Amino acid sequence: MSTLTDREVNQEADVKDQAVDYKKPLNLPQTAFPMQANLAQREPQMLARWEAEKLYEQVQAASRGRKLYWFVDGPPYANGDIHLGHAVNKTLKDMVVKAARLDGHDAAFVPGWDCHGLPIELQVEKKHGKVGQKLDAAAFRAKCREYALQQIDRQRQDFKRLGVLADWERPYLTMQPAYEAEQLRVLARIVENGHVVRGFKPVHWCLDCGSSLAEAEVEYQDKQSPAIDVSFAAADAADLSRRFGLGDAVPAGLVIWTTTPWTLPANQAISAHPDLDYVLAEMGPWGRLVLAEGLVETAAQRYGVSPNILARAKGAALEGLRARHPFADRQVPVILGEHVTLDAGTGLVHTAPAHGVDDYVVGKKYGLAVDNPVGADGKFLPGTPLVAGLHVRKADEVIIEALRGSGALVHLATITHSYPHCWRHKTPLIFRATPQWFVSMDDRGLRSRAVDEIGRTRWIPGWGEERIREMVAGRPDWCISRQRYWGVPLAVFVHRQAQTLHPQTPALLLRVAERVEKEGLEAWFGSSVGDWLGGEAGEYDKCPDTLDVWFDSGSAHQCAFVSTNPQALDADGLAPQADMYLEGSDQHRGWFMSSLLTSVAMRGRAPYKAVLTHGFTVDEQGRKMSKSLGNGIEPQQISKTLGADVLRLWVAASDYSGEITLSENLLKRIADAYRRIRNTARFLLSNLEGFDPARDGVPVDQLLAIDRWALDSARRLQDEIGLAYRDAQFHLVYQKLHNYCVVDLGGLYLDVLKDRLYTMPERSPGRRSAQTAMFHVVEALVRWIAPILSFTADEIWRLLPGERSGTASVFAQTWHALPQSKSPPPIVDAHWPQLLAVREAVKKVLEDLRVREQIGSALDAELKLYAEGPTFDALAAVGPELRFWFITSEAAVAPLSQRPADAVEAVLPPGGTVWISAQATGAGKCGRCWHRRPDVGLHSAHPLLCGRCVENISGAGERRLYI
RNA sequence: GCGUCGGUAGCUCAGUGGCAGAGCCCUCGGCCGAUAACCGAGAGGUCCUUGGUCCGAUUCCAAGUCGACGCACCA
Repeated sequence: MSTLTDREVNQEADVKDQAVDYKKPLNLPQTAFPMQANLAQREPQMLARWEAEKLYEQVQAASRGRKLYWFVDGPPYANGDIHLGHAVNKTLKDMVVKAARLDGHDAAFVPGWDCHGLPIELQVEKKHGKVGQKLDAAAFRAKCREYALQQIDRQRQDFKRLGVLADWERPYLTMQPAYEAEQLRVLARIVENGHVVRGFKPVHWCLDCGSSLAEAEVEYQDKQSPAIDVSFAAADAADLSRRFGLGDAVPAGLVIWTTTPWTLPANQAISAHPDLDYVLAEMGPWGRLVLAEGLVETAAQRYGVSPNILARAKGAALEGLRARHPFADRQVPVILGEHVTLDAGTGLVHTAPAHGVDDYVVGKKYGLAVDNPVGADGKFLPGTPLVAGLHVRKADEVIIEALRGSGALVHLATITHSYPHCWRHKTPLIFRATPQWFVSMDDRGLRSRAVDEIGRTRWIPGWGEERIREMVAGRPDWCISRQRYWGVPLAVFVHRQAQTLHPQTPALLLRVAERVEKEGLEAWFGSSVGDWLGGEAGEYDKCPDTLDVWFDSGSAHQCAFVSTNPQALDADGLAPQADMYLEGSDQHRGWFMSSLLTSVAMRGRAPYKAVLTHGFTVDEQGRKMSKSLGNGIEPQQISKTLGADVLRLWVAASDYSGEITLSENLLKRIADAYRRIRNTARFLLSNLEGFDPARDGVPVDQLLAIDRWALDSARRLQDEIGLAYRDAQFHLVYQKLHNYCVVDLGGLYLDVLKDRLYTMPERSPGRRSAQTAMFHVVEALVRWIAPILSFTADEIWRLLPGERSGTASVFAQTWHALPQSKSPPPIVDAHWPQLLAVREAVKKVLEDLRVREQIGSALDAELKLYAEGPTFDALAAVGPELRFWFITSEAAVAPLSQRPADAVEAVLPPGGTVWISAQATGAGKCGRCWHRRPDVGLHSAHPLLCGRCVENISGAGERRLYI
């Protein structure tokens, strides 16, 4: 027989002890808080409860009187179910608002919906037909309203399910009469401030919408277009030659290049750059052509000829030269413009003021006609040469053929370039000059004022500032009129002859607002000019347009506040500046800009103090989530399986400043992290069963050293978490929180605490000390997680011990005041880094013993530590309680001089060195606390217990000071 | 084409002009009084690439590259 190893001996002893049940007198954890979260099932129940107890109202009532935090919810468009992007956005907002409450603010969350506009019209058209077919405009609008309401209900359900705590029963809707009316009042202020002007200029026009589009509704996509070089014959060959310094008068053509042949009917001029050099060149079969010198070579290559340059002239010298339009019966002048470049083409630019902004601008300078031959239906007007009655999309072909026939077509190619498209229809837009109403960027200094305000706003991340500043600096006037039905009317009267606004427009708008607020939009649409203007009616027309929907949502800073908080307006009837706007980064040119412009135009100030943006969701390969790729993960699906809290934790854990990655894999990881946090809370709760903080709480000065240390580190963490929340850096909150649960609590504090909690008498100061600290930790922790893990926080909150008012929700709380002692700690703060470092070193040595099968549990081991200096001092300070720190059965420290040769040396990161001697102990195992102690068996009444347990069971109880 | 931001372990993210960090994941082990839990150990990195400044660069600078986004082009 071989001798038994220490371990085998120990195991035999274990078997004997199992005969007696020592669990009873132990204080084992107990709680109603389940380990299994079952979020998918339980969250809906909790939601029902929140709704029944009117949680939002409760929280707001509890916050009343605190400093106001005014958050403006960017309204999602009321069409379609919410997708992951919506979920991320709304959840981030919820976290911001909840965190603001923790900081002691009265933070309202009034959700909003954007209800007017084309997409809803299109849906209704699909179902009920176009206006004028089966139903009139008023009935059409009623259907739109109905449709929007249905969509809102669906979206609202999904948002609620995410645990977003908001005033869901009283949202702001841009189609509420109160909102619509206030929007008209906003318009009145903007008109009053002189920003609204009429213009007849090219705007983005969608042939499918039959309407102008805002900048934000335009997206650029690649498109194939015919690229043609067209020769315009010089009307006076002698004049041309003279300008090039030549004597003869040979026919010549001026070559332009364009990718939109259909705009040629509107051609009014050829633009040249005044400072560029132009040449008159012999170009093979094409004869003499004029084009920019810098492009002669590439053009000649394109035409397959070798050029023979005859003469040169500056662009400026060509001004006023006349050329014959290739198919219309008119001559057009050469004009000068800075917009001409050598990037492509010929350096001579076909100029159609009705179809291009540059063209319009330069044309204005030369007094060219803004002659728009394209009707609202996309067909050329009668009388247009060559293409009258033809649709724009079919015109290219006809025109090219005609050019070819007349010999004006020098070259034809197909190019792929990026081209503006309608973001709804995904079809190519055209530029079309129509009479429209604009918010002028410069007439009254709106642009410069807006740029100033950008500088006064906090942009998170910071690069957003540069982005929006450039956009505002470069954007054209804002076209606010739309030729649609479903929208807030541009409720103004226009003078028939002068085409100017009625001089009383602001006052009239207020009157319209009054009526709209009471009777709805039909009060305007159903009215006649005479109803408003009486005797003047004959001189004015009612503007039939609606307002750009971006004007609707852009007015939310005022309208949302008014429709929910009318009593809190200032003396001028103005809403306070919002503390934050929070949307996806695409809104720089969308809502952030439209809000800025309306706010500055009406009151000279930005609508927000801070603007936070987040990126878009992508899959594991970094591809944008989209329906067409089929790589999307629906938030509804996640709620139904893993639970909304897991989704929320994912949102929190992601650094949203860039793209936000989601995959099944990732969710699994997050679910693991969730469980870890949940179990940590569970352990805390389960050891607080029966603990009444008022009765059992230990004053902070009397807490054991490690408990005071635990409170100190919790406070440090709380400071960090508070900072991270204030910066909306939720991913840092998550990391710190998770790390804390894993490392500080699970890996150290709670592990060490078990002995004291389980084995000391239930009401002993030592156990109560631990519970006091744990109580404060969980009180703090439940608040830390509340903005993120809202369901779980509420669940914990309801199980926390101690008296708390039955109505006060965790969401109405501010940070927990972690008690701080004024008396010096039992172990000086400087000792902890040493103790922690030694503990790490000891773990490695114990693992070594474990691998060699000397021990299993750390309680099978005994330690002897050798050190000097601060390391020795730290260890000696804990003295006889060291074994509880290391969770070994015995641990002692001795001066370095006594160190045996076989002790393991460990250099400590904070400085100092410790030598560790560890071995399996031969002592018997106490049946109760499982420590192996030489005094097990010495007590006749309790032969299986160690002295400490005997003391704890039948004596006064052991005393602990440190661990 | 221009601009902005970013590239650190398989993943999510910290961090720093001076030996590269955490957690998760993974592997191995322990415990069996947090048990569909808990504890420990280990493996895992050219800190995107190339130059430059510096005693020393993952960090600062420049160029490049990849990715995201924005702007422009769109005549």
